[in-house]
Amino acid sequence: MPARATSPKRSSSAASREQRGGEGKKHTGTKRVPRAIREQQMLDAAIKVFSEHGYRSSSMDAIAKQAETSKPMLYLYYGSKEELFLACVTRESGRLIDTLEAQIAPDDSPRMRLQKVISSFLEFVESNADSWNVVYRQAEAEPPFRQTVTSTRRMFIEMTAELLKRSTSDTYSGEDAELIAVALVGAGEAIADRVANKEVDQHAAADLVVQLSWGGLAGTGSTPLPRETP
Amino acid sequence: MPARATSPKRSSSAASREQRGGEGKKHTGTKRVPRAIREQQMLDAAIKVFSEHGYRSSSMDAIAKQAETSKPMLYLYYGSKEELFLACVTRESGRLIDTLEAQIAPDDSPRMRLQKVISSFLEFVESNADSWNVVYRQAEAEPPFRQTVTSTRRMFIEMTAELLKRSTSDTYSGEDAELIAVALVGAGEAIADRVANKEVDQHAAADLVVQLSWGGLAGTGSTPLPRETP
DNA sequence: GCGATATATTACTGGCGGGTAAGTTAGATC
DNA sequence: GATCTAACTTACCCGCCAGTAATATATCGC
Repeated sequence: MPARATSPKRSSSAASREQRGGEGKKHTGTKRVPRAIREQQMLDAAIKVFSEHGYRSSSMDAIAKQAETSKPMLYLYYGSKEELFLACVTRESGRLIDTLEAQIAPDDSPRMRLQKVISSFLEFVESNADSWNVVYRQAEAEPPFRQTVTSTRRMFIEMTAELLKRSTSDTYSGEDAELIAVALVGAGEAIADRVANKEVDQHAAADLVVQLSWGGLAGTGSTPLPRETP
Repeated sequence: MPARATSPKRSSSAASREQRGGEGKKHTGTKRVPRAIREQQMLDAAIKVFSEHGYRSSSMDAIAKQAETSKPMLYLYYGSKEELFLACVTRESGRLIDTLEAQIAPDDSPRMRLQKVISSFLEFVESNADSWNVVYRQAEAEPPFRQTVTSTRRMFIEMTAELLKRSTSDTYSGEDAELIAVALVGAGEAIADRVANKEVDQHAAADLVVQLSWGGLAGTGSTPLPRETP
């Protein structure tokens, strides 16, 4: 019963070549692809599948198939499912951060920075909806990766808070700035979700978020609208 | 090999009672609990386990154990893992909505409504962190339930947008109101995450969100702070 | 007391899917 | 064109877990 050594073992060329003679495009041997390239294909595939089915519901077989390769290759290059997922998160959040950093010039005004960051962020999300979904929404729900998301987000919040403090000097305490930053980043993420789903136009959304943030900041201390209307 | 009928089959009282004689609290027979109560215990347990490990990583055995019952009972009452999860989401989002609705009085001013809704919302999240996590964060990442979360959120957004439109008459178009509502709800959810993790005080957070929303609304058209500071 | 029924349990199965062993071949290098 | 390695595959193993008999017994209505 132990099916030891049941492998085909036909004598190489002759027989198999005959069988495939008239089949057209089906290349004879396996297409070989250098590791560096295959690795990227694998990440692309993984992101797509993870985004569609979620981490736990995505099988390595499905990812391998999507990447047009086989499971053992996935394991050879990435070691485990968890590491593969982590590699996705790392690559994509790196790409996002690079994109954002490339936009801001050191002597931009705070408002200009805000504007640039927000619009390039939404642009990234629009054209990389799967990345966004995996890096943020999937990773967040999966306990092993929660920490990663949390700390990435914390970085964004820190950046935002810094921007707030610098632009409004001492309108509010540092603690308030932190909390407002949490809210702003949350608002941005919510908008991002809509943008990723193509439910709103990214440019309109960007404008609105900028205005809202700026107005929100301004309005925190004073209230230009009727306080009560009973 | 087929271990048919290996069940204990001891003759009821005598023998077993002797064995358990000196063991203290271990009740002899199985504690029976009426269905209505057991069902709630099961949901409580499920929410806790789901929140901790995520949907796919939570086993029905683990949930049964947490509920101090057995797997077949879970299946008897809820049919499948998916239905169990859905029951969690339904019960908890119902509880949340009830809580919010109970707060607002029909003749409250818009601002008062906003304030009440936000603070009772954050209060709910603070004392039901697991519910929040399951209903929103877990469900969102799991494709079969994504729709549910989306539509619940859409309802909140609709409510908020309505509030905006009514309170600010025609400061901006309906479409803008919708988008702003998306942002506000997102901000609220982000703050809620922090509150659920006990990283910020719910009352401080509530105050700030109210102020920020109100200020943000007010500031959308006019900008009371320096536009540029180069 | 005596069914009828609702509550309960133990022990199983069937398959899915992460991970791997063992073997194959394309193509670079000399 | 022999050799060596990196790219590749098939076929398997095994543990976990959703879901299910098969069976037991507490308790309610009478």
